Amino acid sequence: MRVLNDIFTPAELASLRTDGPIPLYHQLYGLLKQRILSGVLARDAPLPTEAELSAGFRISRITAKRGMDLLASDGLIVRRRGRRSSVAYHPKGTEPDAPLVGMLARLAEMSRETKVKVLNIDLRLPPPNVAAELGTDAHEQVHHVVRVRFDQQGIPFAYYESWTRGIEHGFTAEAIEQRQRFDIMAENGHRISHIEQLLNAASASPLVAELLELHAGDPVLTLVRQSFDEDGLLIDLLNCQYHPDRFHYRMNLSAEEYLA
Amino acid sequence: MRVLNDIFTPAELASLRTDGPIPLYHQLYGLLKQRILSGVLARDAPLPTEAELSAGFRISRITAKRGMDLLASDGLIVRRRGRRSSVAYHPKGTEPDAPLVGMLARLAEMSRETKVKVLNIDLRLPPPNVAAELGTDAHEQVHHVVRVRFDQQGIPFAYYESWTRGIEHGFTAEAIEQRQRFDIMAENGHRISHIEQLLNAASASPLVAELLELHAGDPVLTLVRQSFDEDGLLIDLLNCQYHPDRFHYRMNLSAEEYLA
DNA sequence: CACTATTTGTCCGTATGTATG
DNA sequence: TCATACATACGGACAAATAGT
Repeated sequence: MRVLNDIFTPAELASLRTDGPIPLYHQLYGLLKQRILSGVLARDAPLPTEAELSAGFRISRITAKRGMDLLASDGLIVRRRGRRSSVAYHPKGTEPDAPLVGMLARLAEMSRETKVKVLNIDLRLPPPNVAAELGTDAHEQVHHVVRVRFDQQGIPFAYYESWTRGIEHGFTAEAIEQRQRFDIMAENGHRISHIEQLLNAASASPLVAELLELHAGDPVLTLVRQSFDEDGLLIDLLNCQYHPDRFHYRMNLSAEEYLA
Repeated sequence: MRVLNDIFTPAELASLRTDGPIPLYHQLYGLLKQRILSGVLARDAPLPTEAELSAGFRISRITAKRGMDLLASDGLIVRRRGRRSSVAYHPKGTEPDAPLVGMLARLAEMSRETKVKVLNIDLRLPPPNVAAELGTDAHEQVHHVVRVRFDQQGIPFAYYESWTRGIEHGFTAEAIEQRQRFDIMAENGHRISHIEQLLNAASASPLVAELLELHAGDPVLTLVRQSFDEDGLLIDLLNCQYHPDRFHYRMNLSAEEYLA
C-alpha cells in the first residue's frame, strides 16, 4: 500500500460516502482524475493496484476496478494484466486567460482569438431578481442571450447568460457572434462607462456541464458582470461560467496601483 | 405548465441525463436549489407541481417528487397536499469581499476586520514545482505557512498556504496572526513592488473542506499570488482557497481604465 | 353544505444500476 | 461469474388535504 499512501492522505482514504448521490466508483474516479489532470501524478507514474485501492478506501475490488476502467476509457491511464497501471496523460501547458486590469483592452483581442455560438436568444420578461437589479418594471421585456465561447481549436471553455435592456435594434444571433455586444449597446444609445464584476466558484449544472464537457457538480469559475451606462443605469447583467482547466483570470498589480 | 416554462429554458428541460453518475432526482434537486439560493425564485414564489416537472423534464412523478422532497428536507421549500409547493428560503445579504483593484489598499482593512489562525509554520525544502517557481536551488529551505482566515463572527472563509524565501527573522506564528506579511518581508529587505494573481475554481480537498466547513469535492474559489520584490525576484508564493458562499472577489472598472 | 378539480402522500410491481462477498 | 441486497426509476392506482364553485 506504499503507492496509495504516497497519493492520498488518511482523510481522503476515508472520504468516500455512500449516503450522497454519487456512486463510489465515480468518487474514486474523480479523486484519481484530479491527481492526473493537475499533474501530481505525472506521465508513467505508477498507480495503486485494485487490491490497494480496495483495502485503502475500504471498497470492494469490483468497485475499485470500475473506477480504474473509467480512467482507462478516458485514455488517462494504461492498464495491462499482471502490471501495475500507470498514467498515460501529460497535462497541457497554458490555458487562455483574461487579464483583469486593462481587461477590456484585451476583450477585443479575445473575441478575435475565440468564437461565440449563440444557443438561445429571445426578448422576455426577466425573473424577479434580475428585474429588480435592472430596475425594469413588472411587464418590461429585455433581451436574454445564452451562448458558449470556444477557443481556436473549437474547444468550449465559457458559458454566458446575459440580460440586456434598452436595445431597439441590432441584437441578433449573427451580430452577437461577430461583434462585441458593447458596440451594439453603444449604437442603441448606451455607452458603457462603468463595470462591476464579482468572481466566485460554483458547481456546474447539468446543462453547463454538458456544454463545457464537464460533469454536473464539477467546480466552475463564475463571473457576474454589471455594465452601467453614462447615466449610471444598469444596462447589462452578464453571468459567466468558465471551465477551470481551460480558463483563468489573471491580474497584475504594481506598487503604484495598489498603494495608491 | 406555465410556471415551469417561466423557470426553465427548453434546453434545461432537456438537460437531465441518465448516462452520467448523478441520479435524475438529484439533478432536478440541483437545478431547483440553484434557482432558490440565487434568488431567481424568491420567497413564497410558486413552484412547478410534480405533474408539471414530470411532463416538462420527461421523468416520472415519483422522481420529480424525490427531488422536491430533498428541497423540503433542506427547508428550502414548503409542501402541502392540494397546494402548489412554494419557496421557503430567502437568500442572505452580502458576503465579505476583496476588491481586486485598489486591492492592497483594502487588505489592511481586511486584516483588521478578520482574524487569522496559523495551523502550521516551518522552514522546509519546498516541493519541486514550488522550488522551480521560486528559483531556489535544490537544498535551500523556505518558510512554509498554512493558515485559515475567519470573519468577525469567527466563521472560517479562507485557507492559505504560502512559501516565502529570503526571510531571516520575524516570521513567527504570532507575528503572522497580528501583522501583515508584507511588512515582515519589507523588514527583511524585500519590498514587494509587483504582484501577479491567477483566479480559478477547484474542488475542495478533504482537509480544506473540513477547515472551511464544506464537503470534499465542493467548489472553492482559488487564488495563486506571486509577489515580486524591486529586483524582480519572486519572494512569496501564496495559494488561497475561498468558501464560495462566504467570500468573493469584486472589481470595479471605469471607462478610463479599461479603454486605456 | 356538497361537489369537483388540483395537488401531494402512499403503496404496488417491475426493471435496471450499484455494491458487496 | 454468481448470488444477494439495496438504490434508482418507471407506470399505475388510490387516499388525503386544499381551494374554488
